[in-house]
Amino acid sequence: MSQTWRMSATPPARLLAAAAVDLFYRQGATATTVREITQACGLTAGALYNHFSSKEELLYTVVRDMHLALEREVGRAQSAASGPVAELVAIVRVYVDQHARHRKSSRVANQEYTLLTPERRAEIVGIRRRLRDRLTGVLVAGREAGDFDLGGGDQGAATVVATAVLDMCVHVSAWFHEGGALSTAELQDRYVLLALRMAGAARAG
Amino acid sequence: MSQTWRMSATPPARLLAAAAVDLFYRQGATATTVREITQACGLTAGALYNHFSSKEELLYTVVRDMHLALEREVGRAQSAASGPVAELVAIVRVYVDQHARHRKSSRVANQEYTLLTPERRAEIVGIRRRLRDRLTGVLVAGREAGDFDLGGGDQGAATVVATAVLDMCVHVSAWFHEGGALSTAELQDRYVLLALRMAGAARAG
DNA sequence: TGCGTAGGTAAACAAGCGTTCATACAGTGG
DNA sequence: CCACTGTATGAACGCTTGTTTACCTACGCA
Repeated sequence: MSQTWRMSATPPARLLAAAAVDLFYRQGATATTVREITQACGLTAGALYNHFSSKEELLYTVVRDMHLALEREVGRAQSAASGPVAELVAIVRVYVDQHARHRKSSRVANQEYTLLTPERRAEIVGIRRRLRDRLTGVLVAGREAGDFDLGGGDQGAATVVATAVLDMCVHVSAWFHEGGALSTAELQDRYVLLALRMAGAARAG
Repeated sequence: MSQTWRMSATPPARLLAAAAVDLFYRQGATATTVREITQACGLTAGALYNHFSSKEELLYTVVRDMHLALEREVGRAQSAASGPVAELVAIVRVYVDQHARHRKSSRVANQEYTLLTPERRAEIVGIRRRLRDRLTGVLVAGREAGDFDLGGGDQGAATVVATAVLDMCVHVSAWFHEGGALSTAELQDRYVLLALRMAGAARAG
């Protein structure tokens, strides 16, 4: 029922991808063998190649789907918000939510995308850059509207704040786990407060 | 002349470790072969085993040395500071400095330590937890002294802020590179401001 | 002079890797 | 009933992996 996988993916492909995420998360993609992935689905090694042309394409699928899902949710949330402050809040909420709820695939996506083919890696890097630029734009707009104080009037100041905010949110996938001291909703609230403060928002404590 | 390697390490071992850092940084530790590491030093594969008992021990050396160096520098800086606000500033300065100046070994240390033997990984995790707890302690002390507002009076609030601050600092090693738009010193200043704001420091903009 | 040691080599090792291939089988539409 | 499609098999492939081994060489020191 996860929105992480595209509709077009065939059921066995989804199972394989899910098993791969779990193993990639625990051991890293390079250290995980095709035999381990297929065995986790009760299959033999060759079966993987009915659904993916290579192990690298399987990693690509996992990584790309997560990035596209994140981009989609961010776009949706940002459209529904009005004004830079609300947009910043919306973006942080989505980031925390995605990285807490889909913690394994998020971590794999963020940690292993560097292993992809140059072309595929470039595609992922493009998505990541678009996502960061989106937040940078929000921060700049907010500064011009008098909502934010970014500690400097240049483009660089906005980029630094955007990078720091996103790094902090992305890393949630590295340590969060449900059933811990904090619920996802509480984490969202706390991180929204931190982000508002980082942006120098007037109404932030 | 890097303080990253212990004095006790023999010269060829240092060369091998330096080559390993570079390759681990670019490809990941698992994807890097012993032959690549030794070849980068003009040696053949077998030579590595005169200096390290295994490839994993080489990774361990690199990862541990970086963590110990960080812990040493943080301890030094914190001792030289007086009061929670100054200590927070000092810790952030050290973190940014280390992760910007030793960007490759820092990234390897943070990204690949999970591949170590359970016992060795536990040792590294211990260092990381001590480092985080140190910052948490500073935040709690500052709150009690009325210097910080952490958005909550419980221990959890301090831990969340500490985690977020360190995540943001650690990730500097993922994107920073000298000769970019920002110098290390400027980055330190900007991140100090962000950290102070996150902690709700009175004097932060 | 000769010996011990540090540090190197080339070659081999077993194991495991990602991937391919010929084959088989189960369901589905004409 | 047949052919087709989708999917899985198990054996094989060629190659690479981390590591070990036996041997070589050069240097510091009694």
